[in-house]
Amino acid sequence: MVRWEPNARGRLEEAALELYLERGYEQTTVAEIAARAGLTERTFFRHFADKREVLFGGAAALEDLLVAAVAGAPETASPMEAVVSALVTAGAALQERGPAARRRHAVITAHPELRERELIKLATLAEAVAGALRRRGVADPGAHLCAEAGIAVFKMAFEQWVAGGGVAFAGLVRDLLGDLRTVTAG
Amino acid sequence: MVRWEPNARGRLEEAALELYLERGYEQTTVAEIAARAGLTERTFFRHFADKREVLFGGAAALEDLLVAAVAGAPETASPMEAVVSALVTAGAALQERGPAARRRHAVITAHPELRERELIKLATLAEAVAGALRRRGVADPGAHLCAEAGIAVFKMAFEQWVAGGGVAFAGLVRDLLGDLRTVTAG
DNA sequence: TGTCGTGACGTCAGTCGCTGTCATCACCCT
DNA sequence: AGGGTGATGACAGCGACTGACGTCACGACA
Repeated sequence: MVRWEPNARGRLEEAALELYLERGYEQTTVAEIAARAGLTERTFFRHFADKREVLFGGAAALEDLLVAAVAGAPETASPMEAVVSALVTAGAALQERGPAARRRHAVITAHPELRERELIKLATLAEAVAGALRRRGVADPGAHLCAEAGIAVFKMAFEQWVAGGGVAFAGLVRDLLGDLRTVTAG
Repeated sequence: MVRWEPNARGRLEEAALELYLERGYEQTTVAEIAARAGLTERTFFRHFADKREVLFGGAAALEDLLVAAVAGAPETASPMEAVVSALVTAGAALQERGPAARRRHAVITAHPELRERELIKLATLAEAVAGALRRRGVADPGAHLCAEAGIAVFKMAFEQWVAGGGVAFAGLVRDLLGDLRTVTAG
């Protein structure tokens, strides 16, 4: 007999997402999440820093993916091309987890506290991408701006992808990038 | 005899900023802020939704300023030109409150919870600017992108302005906009 | 001038997010 | 067999935040 069921962290993530969808974020208690996962409140806080973080377990993996894609872009690629290739790669990973990503996004957009957390995750992502660009030799005001613009495009493409039906993520990214070019040139 | 000293809200803002600088954000209690302002904890929460919001009282005014500037830009101005003129206007207002803005920024950058709040305020700003652009007849993917890019430039210009000595805000905005053009074109 | 509503504040009690501390016990290594 | 390790439970406690209710200066209005 095992003393504890495996994958406590995953069970907590799943229980939290379910409860946030059922009753809303503020109406659900950490103790309730833990109970549904067969654990205690104290154990929840050993796995996640706070009540919000339980929804953002995949952020680190996404960051690694983006950074690796930027670093792995061909040397001849311009900074923006490197970032776009990273966004397309991330989009492909997203398409696989379609339903989960949509449910998660529905909860987050409904609660300002969770939107805050998502925004700081995106800012961290942008900072990581900027670092990857600097490692490609891009100078600093440009690297930062390029990363910031890329993440903005990513965010908008994601929202359009969630809203629309089965649109291809890569196409949204390229369209938005074209619009961005047009707008900044004016 | 007056029953209460006037400007309770302002006293709370001042006391909070002082204490956050003296002891750090997490180490100061809402009860301590209220006590320094000669009030009770309960009254603090009547003026501000939470412990962070006390630092962001000026956000609404900044939003009004930006929206008015975008709306007031000449009809011949391109969307990006309208946004830039708004940023320059906001920068001028910022230059006047120099020391206060720097102290406030020092506290915010030192604490992730406050950075979260600042990011959502900036996102709200971007949404308001996008709305103002739409009212000028700019179509929606472009309006949103333009506002998003403008706020990103604003954020970076503000950071450079805080770090550097007495640099002119408007110059920073224009330089960054040039870099953004270069980077997105690539 | 008396009265009455209103708004800003105080007081109190309570919930919940989050933390520190210590005990427990299956598992692994030797 | 014995000891170390890591994940968990149990418990106490702090502080952020809320709801309900009482208090009192101030202004409107008769």
